[in-house]
Amino acid sequence: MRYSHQRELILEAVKGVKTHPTADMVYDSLHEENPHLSLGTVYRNLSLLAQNGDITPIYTGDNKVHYDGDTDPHCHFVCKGCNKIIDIFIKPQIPSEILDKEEFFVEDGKTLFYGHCRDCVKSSL
Amino acid sequence: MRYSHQRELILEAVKGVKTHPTADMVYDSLHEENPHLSLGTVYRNLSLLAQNGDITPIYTGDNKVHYDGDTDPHCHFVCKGCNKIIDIFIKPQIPSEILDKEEFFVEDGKTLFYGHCRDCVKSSL
DNA sequence: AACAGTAATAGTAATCATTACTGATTATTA
DNA sequence: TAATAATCAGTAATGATTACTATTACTGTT
Repeated sequence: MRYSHQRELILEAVKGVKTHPTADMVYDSLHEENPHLSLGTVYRNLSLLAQNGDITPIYTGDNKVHYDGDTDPHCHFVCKGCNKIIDIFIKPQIPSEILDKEEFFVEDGKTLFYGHCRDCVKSSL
Repeated sequence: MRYSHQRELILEAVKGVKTHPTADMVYDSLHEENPHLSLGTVYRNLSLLAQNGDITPIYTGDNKVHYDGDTDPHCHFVCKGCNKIIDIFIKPQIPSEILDKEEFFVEDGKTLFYGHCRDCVKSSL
């Protein structure tokens, strides 16, 4: 994977923010200053960067892929009200008894906690 | 939510199987015996059943929603090669220190482990 | 500095899972 | 059993993502 200005922009847009943006959000944040940047380029590069281990994809169930610029293994909280994602800096544990199974070989884990954030908990009842 | 024959069929199709099917897979498994069953009905009912707590949605990142008929909290293994999902009957732990946070209130958790299944581990190297 | 080779891009069209809509049907309940 | 509201089949629409194509930009070599 060789250097490209667009890839650099996209990587920095994800790393420079704590909001776990989607492709669409990255595109919106960059498009004004970079009018020629294409949405397809954003999608392709987010995918490549994730494959490369530079960013981490998060699948919350809101039908959009979010990305985390912090690749240090940690959990996330997902608000069922507003779909906001909040970092929880606890390393996901992989139980040792499943590491040496015969049916499958575990490489990493993702843990999501669901609930309501402070702003949404009122309106949810 | 009142009784409907189609909903019953769909619920049994998910509960009677260990494969964590998608809407499409449920539709395929039922359509031959029930030619008038509509794909939209399958989507709507899977969504309603999940909302009702009768089945559990799983978001692996393959861009399709899978469903688990076993609603007892447990983890899943996802094969990066063939996208197969395997049950791991360990209850996901919610660390007590995040239960009484002020920013958010945790209600449940989902844990996925990623890796390669026995059949795919050979071809992945 | 021009060259060749190849990866990356912009712009747009296509795909695929899911949702919305509509008029007909069916379960509930009075 | 008739009124009612939920549910359905069938189909059109949506929205996120991917694929395609002609062009442009790196990078290592003379």
